[in-house]
Amino acid sequence: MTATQTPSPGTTETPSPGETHRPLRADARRNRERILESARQVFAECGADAQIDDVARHARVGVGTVYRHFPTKEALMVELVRQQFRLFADRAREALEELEDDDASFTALEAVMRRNAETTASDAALRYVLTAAGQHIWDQARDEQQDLMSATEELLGRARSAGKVRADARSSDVGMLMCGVCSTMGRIAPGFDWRRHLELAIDTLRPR
Amino acid sequence: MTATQTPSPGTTETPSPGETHRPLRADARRNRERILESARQVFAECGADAQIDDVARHARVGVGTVYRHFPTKEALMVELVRQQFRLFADRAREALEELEDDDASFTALEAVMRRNAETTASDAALRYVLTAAGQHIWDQARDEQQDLMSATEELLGRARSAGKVRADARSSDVGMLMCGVCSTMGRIAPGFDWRRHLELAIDTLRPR
Amino acid sequence: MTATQTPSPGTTETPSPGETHRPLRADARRNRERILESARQVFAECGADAQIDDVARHARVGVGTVYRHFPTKEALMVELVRQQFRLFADRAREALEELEDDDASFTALEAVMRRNAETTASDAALRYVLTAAGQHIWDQARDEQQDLMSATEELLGRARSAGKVRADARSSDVGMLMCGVCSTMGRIAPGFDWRRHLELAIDTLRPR
Amino acid sequence: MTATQTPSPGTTETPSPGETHRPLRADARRNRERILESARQVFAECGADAQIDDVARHARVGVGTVYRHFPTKEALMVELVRQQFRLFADRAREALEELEDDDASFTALEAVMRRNAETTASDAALRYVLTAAGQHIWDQARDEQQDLMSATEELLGRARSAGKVRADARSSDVGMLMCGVCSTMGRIAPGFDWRRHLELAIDTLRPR
DNA sequence: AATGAATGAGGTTTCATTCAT
DNA sequence: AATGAATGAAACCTCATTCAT
Repeated sequence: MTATQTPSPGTTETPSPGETHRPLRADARRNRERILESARQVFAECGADAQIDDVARHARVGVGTVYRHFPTKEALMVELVRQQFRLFADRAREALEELEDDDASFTALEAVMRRNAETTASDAALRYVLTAAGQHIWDQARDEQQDLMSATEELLGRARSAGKVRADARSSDVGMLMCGVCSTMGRIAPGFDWRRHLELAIDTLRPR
Repeated sequence: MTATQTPSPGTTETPSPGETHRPLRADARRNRERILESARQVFAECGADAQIDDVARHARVGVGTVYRHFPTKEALMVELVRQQFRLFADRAREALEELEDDDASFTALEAVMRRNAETTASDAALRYVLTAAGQHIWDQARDEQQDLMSATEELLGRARSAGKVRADARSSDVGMLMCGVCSTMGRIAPGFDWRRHLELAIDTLRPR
Repeated sequence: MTATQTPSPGTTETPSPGETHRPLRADARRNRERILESARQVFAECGADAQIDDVARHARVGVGTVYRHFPTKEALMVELVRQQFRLFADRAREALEELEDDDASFTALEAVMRRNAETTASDAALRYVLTAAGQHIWDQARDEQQDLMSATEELLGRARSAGKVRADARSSDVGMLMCGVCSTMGRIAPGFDWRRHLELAIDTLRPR
Repeated sequence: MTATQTPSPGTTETPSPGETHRPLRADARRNRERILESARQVFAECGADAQIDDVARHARVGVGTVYRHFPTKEALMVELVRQQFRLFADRAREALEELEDDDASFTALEAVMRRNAETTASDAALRYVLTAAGQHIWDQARDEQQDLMSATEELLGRARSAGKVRADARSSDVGMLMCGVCSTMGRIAPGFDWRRHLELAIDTLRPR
């Protein structure tokens, strides 16, 4: 289930290949989308204790339909995480494609980080899965993570060779730092401000 | 449905002077400690969805006893977190007292950060609260947070005047960074390593 | 914590036209009936402290099903009361329809009172809710009460104009007297006999 | 436990004789009174589901003390009811003693009924017992009931021989009617008014 | 393929009663 | 004799999942 498959990045709709998936009927696919979208909203509102029934109701679909598409509540959350990682990977690759000059690579990385942070900030569901979701959920999104990592690594490599990041920076550092930033997003405490946290994180990556 | 009850035992160490707390009977106090300790262990094992029954069993106490001391599961977690914050604040103050020379202040801060991180790494309950799902609980430990913050601020001030930290460093930065580090503690992902994350965080605070 | 749910199935017979009640699926309706019937029996046996679990078991239904139909134990009891008031109102109206002559009106009222008393006597659950159930349960059956009252009032009006009842008799008197009679039904004490009490009550209504 | 003992009417303080009761120590007796009084008040406020803890708190006594005096919650309620019945019997006998002329006997009965009704109206505990749910408790106050009945019978006999009540009136009728009146005391419903109910009941006893 | 009713294990909490202090 | 902390069975209710329609 891990290494063999080409992770077909960015194709949100195409469900993880490798298994025989006769393409979904048009309405089924539409339902799938609706469910995912609803899940995102409902989790955003209710956090962990969102109920499948709520998701179903929000998607105007019976619970059974949700379960037809996602055998488990967890599976649904996993898919949410995967989608997000795919999106982030896409952004990284996009940045890479548009990158004309290694000197701009760090700026590009920064931009991606900022954009991803904004996305996360406005999506409580995402924040929830990134910070609170159990490890087992992360584990099931390993492929997407790796894809994201390697896209990031590439960007980082370019920056490194241009001397724009600290020499020991790794893509996993970017991941950890971003996780950290996201973890302070909901927090209300005097002085807490995730945008500042983000700037600190970006700063951390800079060469000394 | 009836009336007030459970006089909210409050903090063990500092018996919050606002309310009349006749000191707990010796055995009650012992039980309270046992419950708290058990809670910490059980939550560490099972995460947030540990059950009160398990806590009670682990403490060799009836469920009712747990509820006599903590009217709610949440209340129990809140107390756990408060204790932890108090511990952290104590450490900061301790460091402050032992500090002989402003030049050592950053080293002292570092040491405190490392120690706190280790503590958190082995306390899943605390980690949970630092999570999106734990928002609610975090909010109820405001006083302890502020206390921690101000202790940190003092330490930071000393370091700042000795030029050992970046000039714009604030205690809330330390808080955010530490939250960030802790948020990666549970994560198993290629390259993820909270100790490295911690070093990055400490680095971030250094003057450039 | 989440959102609305359980669309409050409402009255079985008269699907209270205010809300959109798509009629229950055949099996659901059957279950609903079964639950209500079981509740009646279980409450009859155990009085107030009948447990929902028992009702469910008696109806050969999962607890969840009971709660799907009645969001609360109280709601279940309320429905029981409502049903009964509806039955009584129906009887009053029936009597009214069959009434050919105002002179027979008091006899008709008497008959209804006797019939209702017999019904209550043989239904401990009903007795329980009529006498012991908290006011808030009664409150939620206000509509049915009023309906019953007005049906009674009509019957009483006819009797009044025929001079067959005391001039100051009101339908609420009938209600109070009947409640009184029912309250002595379970009582075991020398000389206590609800049928005699009922005769006294009927007598009370007679013109002097 | 039933017939042998002379029910020592009116002596509220002296606990049911027949068993060896070394007289309570002065403070114990005081406590007993306080508990009983508190129970009355607490039950009045919270109905049957008042908690022993509340009673204890109200009496400024530990729960243990309550249990020392009354082995069971039920036992406490039973005693409450007994006291009440004793009080009612006392009133009847008092009326009897003060009665100078048989012609005044019905007026005296009326007065007793009114007074008892008022008392009951402000005693939810007693009312609870008159309810289907209180059957159990009622049964344990048989002796006091009988005493009350016979006192009532005497009063009624005088009235009967003076032709002031309906010829077939029995003391159990008075009991049933009073139970009936009391059963409407808690009820709030349009037109319900126990004082009117009481007048109807008194009327019922009048000769036609 | 979709629906939503049914399921029931399992969770939190309450409270009459016991028992150590 | 008094206290109130401890007990734990049992109550109510939830919600992920299954299954008949």
